[in-house]
Amino acid sequence: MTKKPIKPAVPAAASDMDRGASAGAAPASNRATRAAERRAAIVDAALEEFIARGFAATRLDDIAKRAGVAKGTIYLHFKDKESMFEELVRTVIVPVVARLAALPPPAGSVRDLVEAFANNFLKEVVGTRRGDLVRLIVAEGPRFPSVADFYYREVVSRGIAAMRGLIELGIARGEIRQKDLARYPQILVAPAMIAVMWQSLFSRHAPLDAQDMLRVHLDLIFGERRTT
Amino acid sequence: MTKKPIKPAVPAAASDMDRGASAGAAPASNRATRAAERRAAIVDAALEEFIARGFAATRLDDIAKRAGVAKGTIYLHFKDKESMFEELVRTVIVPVVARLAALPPPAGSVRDLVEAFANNFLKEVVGTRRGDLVRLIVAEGPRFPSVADFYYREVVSRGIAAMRGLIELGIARGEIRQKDLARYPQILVAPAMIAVMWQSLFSRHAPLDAQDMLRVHLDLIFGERRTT
DNA sequence: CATAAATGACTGACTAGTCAGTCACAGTCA
DNA sequence: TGACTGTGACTGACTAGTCAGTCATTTATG
Repeated sequence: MTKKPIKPAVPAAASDMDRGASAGAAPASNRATRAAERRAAIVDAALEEFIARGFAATRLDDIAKRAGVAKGTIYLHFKDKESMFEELVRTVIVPVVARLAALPPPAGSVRDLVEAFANNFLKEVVGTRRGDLVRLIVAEGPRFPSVADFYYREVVSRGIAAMRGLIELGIARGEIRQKDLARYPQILVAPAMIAVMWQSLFSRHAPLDAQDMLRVHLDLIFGERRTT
Repeated sequence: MTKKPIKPAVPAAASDMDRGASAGAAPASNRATRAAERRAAIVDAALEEFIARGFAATRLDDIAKRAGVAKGTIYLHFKDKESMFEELVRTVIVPVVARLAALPPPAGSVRDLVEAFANNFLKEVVGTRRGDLVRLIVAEGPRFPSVADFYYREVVSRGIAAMRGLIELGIARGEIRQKDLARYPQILVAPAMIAVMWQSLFSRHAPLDAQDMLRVHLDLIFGERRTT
């Protein structure tokens, strides 16, 4: 989670202080670079704190301390705690979605495609900070409709659509028997979500081999795999 | 705002949860009874507030107001906010588990059993206050290890064990082909959990027919059902 | 009437958000 | 090149407000 935006990121950001500057004219300006680094540090720190404590219980002072920044600095980058949380979610999710959306290499069987997807998800999300972010969204979603909306629009609806496409392809190719599955791609994804939650909540009680579980689930959908 | 609450102004509120006692008829003269009613009112109110706002953002004043009680009264029943939350979860979950644990009438096919279970879950949990409670536990679990522990011990591990038993029976009877499924009963339950989350988070974006989805999922596990 | 239950004003700890002041740095000039 | 200066990023002490928990007082009960 340590990335360095080369340019003064300041993405959408909707509103808040826009400060005449912007206009990325100044090339390689030491000043702008430092500002971007600071912003990134704040985002990282905030993510960590929000995941650990939830929105309401997180103190801006702690975020500032963790980011190695004074509290006032946070307000140079974000309007207030709420919009910081909202922007944070966007900032973290957008690149992940972008990466996933740019993946699908249309080769091999549908099962292989789905399996590749699952493995990717396993490695990139389950048991990582990003998995905790999903739990955070589930937790705070009802109190942050804009976050829930964003997440639905950018992640859920797209993911569902993509999975539906894959399922329909699988049906067409005869890899999947159960035709109704295309109506509920959620079923395909459900165990992966459970794995995410399980890791945050119960892994210390009963560790879960998510990879193996997903394999079993895919066997269920595609039929048992012949011995490799 | 200067009134004398001679009676519990907001008595039952919306409690359809458990605790069948107190139908709101008898004025309850017995001292112990009234105390119990108060406690129940506080529990109901607290549940409502915690679900709506999360632990940290919930104000004791609001709980008191909703319960038709002064704030001090809360402290006659609970040590502090934290232990109130913990006890609350226990209080609400225990009777549900008890009821479910006392159900299984071992008759009919395994599929019928599971289906009965699913329908029960659908009616009693998905889209109800109890479903929101599950989301609340997912949300606050990491910050309340004792709650997560309790939930794992009383609900998750038992549920998993029960499902595993059912799956093994299904395998033995030839209703279920996929033998590995017994290793991951989570897969059987996953869509139901997804349904719970979906209702809280996305139902206004895209309503989900949970019943139909679960049917499709069971078809996947048991094979398509012959037309009834 | 004695005692238990209930109340709600109050306190003290805590925190989101502010803003006057500091100072590092880019730009300018000699 | 080195000294000078205006800018604005950054700071952190401070304000105003919030809320968990207390307790002296009032009310109900047996």
